[in-house]
Amino acid sequence: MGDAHAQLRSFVERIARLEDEKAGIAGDIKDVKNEAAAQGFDKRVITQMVREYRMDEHERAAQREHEAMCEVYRANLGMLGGTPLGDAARKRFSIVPPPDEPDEAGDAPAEQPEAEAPAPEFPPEDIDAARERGRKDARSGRKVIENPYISDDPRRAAWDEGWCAETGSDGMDIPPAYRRTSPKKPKKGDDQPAREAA
Amino acid sequence: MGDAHAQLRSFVERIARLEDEKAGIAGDIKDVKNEAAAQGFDKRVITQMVREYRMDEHERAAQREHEAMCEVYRANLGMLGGTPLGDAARKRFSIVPPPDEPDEAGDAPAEQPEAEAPAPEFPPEDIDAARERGRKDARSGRKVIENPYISDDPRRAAWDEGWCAETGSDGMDIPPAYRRTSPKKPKKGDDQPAREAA
Amino acid sequence: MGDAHAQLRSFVERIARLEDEKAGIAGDIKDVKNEAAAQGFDKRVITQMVREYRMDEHERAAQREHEAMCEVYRANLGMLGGTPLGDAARKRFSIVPPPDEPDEAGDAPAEQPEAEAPAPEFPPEDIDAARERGRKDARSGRKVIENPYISDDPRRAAWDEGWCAETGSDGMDIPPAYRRTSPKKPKKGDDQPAREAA
Amino acid sequence: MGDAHAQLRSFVERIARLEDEKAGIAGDIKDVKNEAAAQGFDKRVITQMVREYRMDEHERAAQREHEAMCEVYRANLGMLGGTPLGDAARKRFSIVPPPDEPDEAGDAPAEQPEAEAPAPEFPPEDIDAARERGRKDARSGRKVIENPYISDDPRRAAWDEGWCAETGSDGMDIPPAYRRTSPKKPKKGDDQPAREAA
DNA sequence: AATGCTCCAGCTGAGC
DNA sequence: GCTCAGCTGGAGCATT
Repeated sequence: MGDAHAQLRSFVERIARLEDEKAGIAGDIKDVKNEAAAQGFDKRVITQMVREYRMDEHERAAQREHEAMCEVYRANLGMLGGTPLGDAARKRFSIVPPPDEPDEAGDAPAEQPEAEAPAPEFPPEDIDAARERGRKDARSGRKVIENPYISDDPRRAAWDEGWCAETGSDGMDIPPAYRRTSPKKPKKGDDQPAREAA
Repeated sequence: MGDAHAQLRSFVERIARLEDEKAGIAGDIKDVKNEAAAQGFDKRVITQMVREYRMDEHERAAQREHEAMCEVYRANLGMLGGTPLGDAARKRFSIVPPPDEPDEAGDAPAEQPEAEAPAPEFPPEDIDAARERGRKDARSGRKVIENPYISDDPRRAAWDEGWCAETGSDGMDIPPAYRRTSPKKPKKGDDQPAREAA
Repeated sequence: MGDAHAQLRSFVERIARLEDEKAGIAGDIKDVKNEAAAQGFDKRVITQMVREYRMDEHERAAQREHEAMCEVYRANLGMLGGTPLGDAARKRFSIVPPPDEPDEAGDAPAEQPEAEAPAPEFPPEDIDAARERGRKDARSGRKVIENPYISDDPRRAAWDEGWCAETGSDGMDIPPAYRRTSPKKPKKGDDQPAREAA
Repeated sequence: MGDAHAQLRSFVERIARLEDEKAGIAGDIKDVKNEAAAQGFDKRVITQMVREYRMDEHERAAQREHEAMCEVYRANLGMLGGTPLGDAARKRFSIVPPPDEPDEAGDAPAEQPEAEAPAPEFPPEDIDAARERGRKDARSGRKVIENPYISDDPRRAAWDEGWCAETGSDGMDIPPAYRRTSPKKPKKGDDQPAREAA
């Protein structure tokens, strides 16, 4: 201290040095992504995976909730587009609208899901068994579309996990389903007017 | 032409005027979003809905594919987190790895889904019937978690659509499931060092 | 109210409509910029001019101050690069270092610039006369580099203004000095390692 | 290779690791900036200095040219705001509009500056002498506004450089001119309508 | 012409 | 309640 000049210079040089390092790492990241793309992976999906991989528990939960809300909204807007609702969205829909209104809940008090109830109908050992069965089924050549559990059954997800874990570890040497199929963009022509609001 | 000075001024003023208009509309958008938030809707989800609403067919398809690829990658990374695979991801997994290699595919020629086959097992009239049944079930008080169709059955999505269309049009006056439940963030404290990579 | 479904749809459609308008105006802006670029103007500079044009008085003042501070810092870092300091930076440098020195600096009352003093040594009529002289000199063919006033003389800026106003309004039909001279970028080759910090 | 699963996981983990490092460095940068701000420096100006510090020669030249063009445009739009033109802008204005048109240039062929001529009227030793004189003058207490050279004289910039280098190295312990003076923002009230374009 | 990168501004969330 | 900084999304720009 005592010399503002030297301080200023020091700050600028320290930051410049750090920025150089940051730029170097950014370049490395870009290189790795390009390498992955050269192997046939989708760069954009990789980026998304990294984002999710680095999320902590809270962020992950918030993300899940956000997606569930998107599905709910989408459903109410008629924008489902052939996709069935996910479990989380179903749960949200099942929330009793006003929990303080007794006049309508009287006829079915027992089956009100109360926001969290309906999911865990199976003990963990059943879940684990389903996961293990997924692995075994994968080894025996069963296809992923042949998941034996019906939707909304938590064992369905576990079977999927097991199946994927098993097939992933085999010697599948080139990713067939990892590539984008439609890299085309239809050249959004100028047939439509520049401003439809005119 | 002939007067660069006047031209320049004209260009700048025209653009400034347009920028003013744009800023005004941006303000209007913000106002509407705030209004929606005041009604209990989630601003971020609304934004997402608008984005999807404005997508054209190609963008929508690309988006669906992107999400399916995300699920595939997530599955292979063990990051499914209890969510079962969606239909699109299942289809992707079912693609035969090398469709041009006859020496290995010979043992199972009939059941190769060839990338697009397995989905439309039901004629459109069945789909429509499922949608109508969803509406009827909704009217009769059936809950959304009681969808009678199993997963991967396209009628399941249709039933969901019908159910949502019906319940949406009723007099549900306050959105219970539209709100975010956990607006908290646990204040990621400074107990961890600034750089764990050091 | 009473129908959350309809409300939601209304919000989304209103916002989508506004977004369409906004996108249309953004397209118009782009068109105008391209038109200007086709006339030989620099798109980036045009954008900057529009930004400044739309600034209100406060923003403009803040911007001027920011630039003056940049010059001061630059000077102290030896990064002037052959450019002399601007007036605002000179003023900043002239601020008396410790303003807490005993009761109002009685020992040197006349020459303390006190942050704002030194500029207006000339009455407004002189400034206007200089501006008018700039116009006249421009008409008589004098070049802009032949400004008769020395630096830091406020009449210098006024003469410049007059000169530019005059030459701008003549029939100069093509902008010669408006174009960028070096659109090249030397393709920062990969001779340097990816990370010099390694 | 041969195991797409392992490859994918490797890519994601490598990138996640690099992103962690990058985030750590970004945090460090933020810390240093906060430290500088706590010392009284302006964070935004520091950032700008770092940007310029890290520029290579080409970028620096492009930046200078951009600013000169901004001044030219500003002058032609009457947006000079009391600031005299800088040297680079003067040079640009002096470019002969069309050098291949002989009908108008015939009367004054000798004084055409040909875009680069007028600046270096002084040999380097004079420049150095001016710089040294700036240092000496600074030591003798001369103020920065008392630069003895007139504008557009390259020695003026050199004197400034010398003065700044000298004053910067003295024991000036607290920066008086480094701080922003007007951190206020006048709360752009809603007295004006949301859209003046209506 | 299409793609990817870089920059900027607007929005969101925290902090006083 | 307001200010501010971080950040994500979009637009411009350069390249192949």
